[in-house]
Amino acid sequence: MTRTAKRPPRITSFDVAEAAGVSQSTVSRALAGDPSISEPTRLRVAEAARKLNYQVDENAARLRRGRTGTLAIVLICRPGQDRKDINPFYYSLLGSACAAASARGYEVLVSFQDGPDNFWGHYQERRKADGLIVIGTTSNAAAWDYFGQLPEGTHWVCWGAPRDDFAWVRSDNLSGATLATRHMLVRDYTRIVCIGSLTSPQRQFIERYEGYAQAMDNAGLEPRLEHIESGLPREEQGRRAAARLVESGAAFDGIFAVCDEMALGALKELTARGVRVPEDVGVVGFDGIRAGAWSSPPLTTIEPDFQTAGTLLVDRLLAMINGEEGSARRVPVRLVVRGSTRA
Amino acid sequence: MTRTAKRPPRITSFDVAEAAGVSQSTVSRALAGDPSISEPTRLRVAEAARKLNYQVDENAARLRRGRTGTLAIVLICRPGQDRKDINPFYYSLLGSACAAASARGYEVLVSFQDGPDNFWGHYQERRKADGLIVIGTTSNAAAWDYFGQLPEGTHWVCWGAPRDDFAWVRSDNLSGATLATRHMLVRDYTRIVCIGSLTSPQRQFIERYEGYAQAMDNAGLEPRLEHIESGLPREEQGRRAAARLVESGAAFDGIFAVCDEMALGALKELTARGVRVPEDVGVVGFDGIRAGAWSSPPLTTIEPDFQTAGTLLVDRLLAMINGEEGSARRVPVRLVVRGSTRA
DNA sequence: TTGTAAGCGTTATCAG
DNA sequence: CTGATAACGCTTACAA
Repeated sequence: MTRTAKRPPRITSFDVAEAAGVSQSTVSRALAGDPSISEPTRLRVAEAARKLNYQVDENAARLRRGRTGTLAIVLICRPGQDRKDINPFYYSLLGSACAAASARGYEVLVSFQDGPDNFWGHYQERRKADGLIVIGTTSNAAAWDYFGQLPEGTHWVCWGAPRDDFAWVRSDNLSGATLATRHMLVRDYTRIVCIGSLTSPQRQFIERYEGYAQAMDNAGLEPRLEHIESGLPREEQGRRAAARLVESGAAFDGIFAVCDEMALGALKELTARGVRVPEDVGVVGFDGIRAGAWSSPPLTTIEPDFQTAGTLLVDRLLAMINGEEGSARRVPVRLVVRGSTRA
Repeated sequence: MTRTAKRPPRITSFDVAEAAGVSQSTVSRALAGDPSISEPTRLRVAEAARKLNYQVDENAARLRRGRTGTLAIVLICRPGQDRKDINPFYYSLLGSACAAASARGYEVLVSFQDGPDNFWGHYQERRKADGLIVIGTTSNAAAWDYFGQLPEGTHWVCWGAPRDDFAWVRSDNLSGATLATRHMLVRDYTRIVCIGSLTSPQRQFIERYEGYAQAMDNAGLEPRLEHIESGLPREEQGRRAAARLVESGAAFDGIFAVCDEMALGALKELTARGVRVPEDVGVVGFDGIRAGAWSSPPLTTIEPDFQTAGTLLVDRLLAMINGEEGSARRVPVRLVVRGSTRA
């Protein structure tokens, strides 16, 4: 029997006012912590509210205030992608951004978007949120185009966009890649190849290659790029690049892959071909995904500080909402040494 | 200079009414698809709305309607746990539930909660959401107590609770465990041990042990449980259980672990001790976490259908909200054969 | 088929 | 320090 559940009679600030023997507006002020309310009154109101189990209706409050106290987070996926196959990196980012928003007193609205019938960014116009954090795969060009064309006045920041003219936050890729490369150099790997791309829409990949190249230059060594084939899963790109590297017969003893999934693919391929890691070849990735801890050998990698990442995204957005200047947009990274480079 | 951004003048349904030459209520009805509105009028209104770039203010609408069209999802973490260390299983569940809610036309509010200063479930009283999905670690007893004590009338469903008297949805653990065990039996593993627990608050673990035990019984074999030590990370529990198993000297050729992280720990320990997987010993886990695909060898496992999981959670909650009977609460599972069992 | 008007439950302004 | 009173922008009886 489908019957609309009868709505329980709602307790309003009026009820609390009556119970506390004050006016309704006093209740509102007392509960909001308005300093003009005297301590005894505040206590009386608080007590009455507690007794009646009163809670403010946020919709009414937001309607009146004009602000929502809510941020929206949109996670862009590959079209048709199952939610379980989303790169855990983005989930970590999502979690950290949620935490940061909560810490700032904001509620968070989350949505996963992957195609034109899904794209939706009018959170502000509908008064659902005060601003928007867009994170996710660079590869979904249509999604980034969509968000780039939102009406002027839309407050939004992003992570992962293929363009630089949005308000972005990203890892300190240059330092990270340099760190990774130096780590290998110090461990006596000298013929280090970078698996990556200079033509990918992923700005990050380019920045990481540059960090690698700088570190090599500084050591008086020749940087070398093994280009990935586009349109394949990251793992497969890494695997094939490693295969080509081995087959080319060129001497190499180190691989710096511009992301962990490529590094894991390369690792598998090397092992399958009898190349010993870390003895014959060292491998370092970038991103710090969890799966790297489970590979064999576990993957040495560069990991961004996720907590800072979430905080920067949220703070940058809030600054934009309040018409202030945004500050830092680079997330610090650290080297996580595991088994794929020798001690 | 921190200046409150001047709010742009809002376009209301009144403006649209004026532009279309109709009354405000007609605009509301036309845009809401009320069948009593004539086609020409609807078109005129739609056109005016489009031109003015009008979007309804959801707060006003919700205030009037009394419903929010929003569901809250709370992800319970271990106290102090970094968001990047959350079991990806829960992230997958979160993603799937979000997708299901969207498909039903609901917006989703997400929050991560891990301790008493964080716990908050009064979404309905504050009119922030119509109901609540609580998912996450069984181990945070305080959290489950908190949600169990929410006021009557709170609509909520959960995944992971240590108790059976909540409205829950979970994997078909019995079938899954049976499936896993049969898979090993068919591959000529006969001395199969279960790594798990009968005393853990995790109901799931008990159900999985039972599925395993039934399959063994049916094959005329003796089930055997290697009990995990409580209070340790799952991986460590698996590792130690495997170590004890080897050291005990008892003959065994198969391990069914009640979750993937234990299975991965066991896998590492076996390999480290020179036990060959899958030749000497087969290993099967449960949950289908991504990292299982990267271990060496990759882990054979039982994976729940995440999409169905999300749908069941959402549908059960919506049924509760509408005062209907809930239906299915068991999520079907499938066997994913990878390298940790022989062909 | 459309218009009129009454709220929904707050917060903010303005007196006192 | 506190109390009236007007919005906030929509949906939905009730009338026409």
